[in-house]
Amino acid sequence: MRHLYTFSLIEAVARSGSMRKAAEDMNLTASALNRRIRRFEEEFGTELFERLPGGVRLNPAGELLLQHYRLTQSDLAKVQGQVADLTGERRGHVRIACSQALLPYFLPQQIARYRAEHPGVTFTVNVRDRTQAEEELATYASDLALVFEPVYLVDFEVIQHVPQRVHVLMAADHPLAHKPELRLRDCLDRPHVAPNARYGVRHLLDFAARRVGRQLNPVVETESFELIRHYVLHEHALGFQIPIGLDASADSRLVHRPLAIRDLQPGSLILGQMRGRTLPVASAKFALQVSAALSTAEA
Amino acid sequence: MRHLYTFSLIEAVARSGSMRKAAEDMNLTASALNRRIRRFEEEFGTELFERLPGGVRLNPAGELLLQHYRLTQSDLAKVQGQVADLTGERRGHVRIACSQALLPYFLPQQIARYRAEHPGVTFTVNVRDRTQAEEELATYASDLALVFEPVYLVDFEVIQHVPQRVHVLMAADHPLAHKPELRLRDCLDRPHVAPNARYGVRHLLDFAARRVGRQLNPVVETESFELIRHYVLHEHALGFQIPIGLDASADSRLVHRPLAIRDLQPGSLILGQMRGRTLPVASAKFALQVSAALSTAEA
DNA sequence: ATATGCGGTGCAAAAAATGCAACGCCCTTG
DNA sequence: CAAGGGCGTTGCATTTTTTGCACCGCATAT
Repeated sequence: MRHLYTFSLIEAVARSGSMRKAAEDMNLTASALNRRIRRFEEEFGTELFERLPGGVRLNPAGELLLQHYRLTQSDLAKVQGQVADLTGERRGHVRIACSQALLPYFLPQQIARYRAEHPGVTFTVNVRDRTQAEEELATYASDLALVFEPVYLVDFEVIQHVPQRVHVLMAADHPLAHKPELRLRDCLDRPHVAPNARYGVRHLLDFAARRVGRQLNPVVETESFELIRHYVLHEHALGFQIPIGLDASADSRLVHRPLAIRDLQPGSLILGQMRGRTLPVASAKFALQVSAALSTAEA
Repeated sequence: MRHLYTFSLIEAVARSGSMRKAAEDMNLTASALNRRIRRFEEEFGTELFERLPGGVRLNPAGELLLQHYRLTQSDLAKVQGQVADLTGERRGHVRIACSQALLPYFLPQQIARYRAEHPGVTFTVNVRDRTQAEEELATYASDLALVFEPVYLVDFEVIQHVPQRVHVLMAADHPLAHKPELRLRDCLDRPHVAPNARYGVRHLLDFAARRVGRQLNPVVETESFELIRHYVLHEHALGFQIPIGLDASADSRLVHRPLAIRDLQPGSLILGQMRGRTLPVASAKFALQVSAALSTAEA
């Protein structure tokens, strides 16, 4: 939208910390960009940037204004969605921040199902840990967040939450594979692979281990759930994952078993949005579908 | 703000129902305005107006967009307030929709008191009945509403409410002036002056009268509370008003006595804002002050 | 029919935004 | 300590956008 062009320039400058860099990113001259911003500052009544040697940085007024821009942008998207809705086109774009566990099965399936009914709706899916996901919502960079064990709940409005037990992942021929559920101590005694501390699964595991005076000693620590899934096939190690990220039928060489509830309480997989925000139609409808799907997918 | 210029034009066209009239109002040519709007519609993807012979009218998409404009505008004002606040200027503008009863004493006093501390803050006060006041909030035309017995409470968030008994107003030498409180039947039996049905006081009176199988028969019905106050001095009639609109010391020829509670329950004087909205600093602070003042002004 | 009002368009003039080159500044680097 | 490179900023000519004016087609009112 043309009338927000100046704002987008301001955002670009804020992002790159330099007018010249931002100018290049936005395909115009530094001088043009500079003057747009100076003119806006004059009209607005305050400078938006601290000019330091070597670049610029947003000052508090600039931060505030950028926040306004994001609200405006998001509200405009909402209106466009509503308009498309009443023209019968049902266009729209849904932006989701989610945990890795949702990537292999759940989200692709949900998105495909939604798009089958509404081909005009497109999606952006970003992988964010539980801290970042909430920032995304607060800056209107995402409409929805689907995360496991979120950290701060300010500005975060829960749409739906489902308990998820932590499952242990192993090769089908692993010695523990025949047990219907596993004890935490069995896992800690054996080589295991774990996500790093930014992830909810790890957080729950650390907490549970500490409670029994033990601690995790992963042979491999990673931020990639995919790596975990594949690694356990090589070393006969144990991995950890929530069931929504697993599919029994996917790979017959891989099995997963829940951890005993008395060792580790189920965590919460939470679908949420920015508190108080009215979502664009497409996002709201998709949230409804996901919410329904989640409620029938407890584990 | 320049980047909202097109929106302001759209609003002007919507208001006047004609491009040519709007063009004149906004001091440009009909052609220029027309093209601005056509270009915006193209960029936005939908027409905003129904073109009828004899003029134009907003279509639903236009309504939606205008709503976005108002939100944007109001949020920008909020940001400007915050910025002014952190530059130490403490500027701002507060827009209030209120009942007539607040005009003579309460609001002037509150505004003066606030401005004594914050001379940079200016005010707009509009008199609106209880229905209109809520519309004002919904369209962001006002920040605060201070009304007696509001009708619909959707989109209306109550900040503070104080019970207000209905008082009877009469000349000091009126036969009933010596009683500490009056009965409704005494009033109905004598000539009385009342506000029309749009006002909360009248609504309460009608309700109370119907409950005892009677009805009001005002010798003068008016929308002006001021007229009522002055009229009772001339005919020895009875008027009705809530105490916040009265001041014992103001005019010694005038006295007021409460109606018996068993005849008429106190109504609610309510300070409210648009549900979910974050007010500009000045408005929020003023609301706080008014809220405190109200809570010590029950009757 | 004729006249009047409406929204919309072609075209030239006016206004605004842009690119280019250069300036002054500060920090880094030889 | 001087040179160099990066930064934001400014003057000026150029390009792009916006505006005003005259005019069109059209529907209603007279």
